[in-house]
Amino acid sequence: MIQELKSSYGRFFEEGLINEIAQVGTFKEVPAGEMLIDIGEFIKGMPLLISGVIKVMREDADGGELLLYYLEQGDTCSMTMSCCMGQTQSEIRAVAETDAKLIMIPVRKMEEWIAKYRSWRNFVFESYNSRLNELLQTIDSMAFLNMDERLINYLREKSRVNEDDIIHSTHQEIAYDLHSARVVISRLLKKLEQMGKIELHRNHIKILDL
Amino acid sequence: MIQELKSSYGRFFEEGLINEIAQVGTFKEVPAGEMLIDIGEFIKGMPLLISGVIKVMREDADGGELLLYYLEQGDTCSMTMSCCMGQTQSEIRAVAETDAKLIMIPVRKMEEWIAKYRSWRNFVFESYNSRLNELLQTIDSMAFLNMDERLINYLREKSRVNEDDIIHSTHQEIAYDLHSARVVISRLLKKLEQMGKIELHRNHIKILDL
DNA sequence: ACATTATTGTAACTTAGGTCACACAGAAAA
DNA sequence: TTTTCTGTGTGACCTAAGTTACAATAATGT
Repeated sequence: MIQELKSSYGRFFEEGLINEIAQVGTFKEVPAGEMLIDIGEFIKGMPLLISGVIKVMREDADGGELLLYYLEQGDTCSMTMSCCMGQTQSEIRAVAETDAKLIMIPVRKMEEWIAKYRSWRNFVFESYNSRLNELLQTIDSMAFLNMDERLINYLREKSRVNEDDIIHSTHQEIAYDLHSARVVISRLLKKLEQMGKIELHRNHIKILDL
Repeated sequence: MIQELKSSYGRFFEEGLINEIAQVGTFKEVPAGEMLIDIGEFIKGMPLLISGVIKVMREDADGGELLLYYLEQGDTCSMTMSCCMGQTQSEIRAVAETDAKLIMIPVRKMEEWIAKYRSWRNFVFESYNSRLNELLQTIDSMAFLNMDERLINYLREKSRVNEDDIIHSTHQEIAYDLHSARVVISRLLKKLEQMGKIELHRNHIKILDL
């Protein structure tokens, strides 16, 4: 575990902290598609993402979904942090977008380390900061962009985090993530194809020039 | 300043911290309507709100606005915090909704206190937590609600923070906050009036039963 | 008082996006 | 092969909300 920690977090954390993490953290591997936490559940610990991508979503009362952002290597879930400290339930759902490896930190330690390690403190704040900014981006795109632009951003972002210019999703799945309807997404995708920006296939979309 | 600090923050902070705040903090009074910080500006310090209400907004490239949330007594601006630490620019605009009193804390102290005072640490985290949840609420209402429901929530919230069942706004101002058009807001307000939920007047709206 | 400006009401129209219905194609199963 | 599913394409239609235009009214300034 130590070497994986070092390669992902070595540039942030000092030796002592890395060792502490290795001692109290538990290593976890999750396959793509597995849910890490659901809305309303209580939080077990704080996750440090070693590899893979986690998709963070919001759901409304009627089952409508919306993708908030992706967590990548080096990220942690601030929502989890705030929930931990407040002893409240999760406001979000987290699902493994790809196979992922992560280290779970007990809640107590995370608070202890804030007083003890400057690097941990910075990490936690930077993480909060990133998440706030990602939420702002989500708000921006919903408030200020049309669906076609949101779709383009979605495809770009999904391609980026998965390091793959082929999007392995059905139109229906994309529609869920953007909280839209399949027909709408199909329509807009077709338009993008006609513009030569993408290539449509069954179960996947090839990005040509976005 | 001490007694104002105590009445607003006494329940959170221990004596020592209150005294430190009183020493290094600078008291500031801002009249309703004044802008505290704009998007792109660098942050001077961290604000502790003593009284009044601050409106926090987002703007897009074309000048379109959107109300994110209100800050009330006992709140602070997490965005400011994250900006401070990262030395980056403000992502939001903050405007005094009512006359407001606040105490500005130098950036350095705020970091120092995180290691030193447990109560400060909790305060900072709770604040982050609140702001994250408020952003989630904003996202929810944009993703999952129609304009009429968003308008009702807006009127309720505005009435609540101002402790006044009369909303002193023009339709145009409401339209800006919700990132909509004046005509749309007028239309929906008229509908609410016909349902007996509000009473429309020039320059103000009386809430009857929302 | 009168002129000016800001605010609100309303009608007519456009558009993005959601809904419904159904055809069709490729993959998988029988 | 034939059947069954699942995913995609498309046309017709509906609705919320944005746009344009303009009248009517209330507040403000001179």
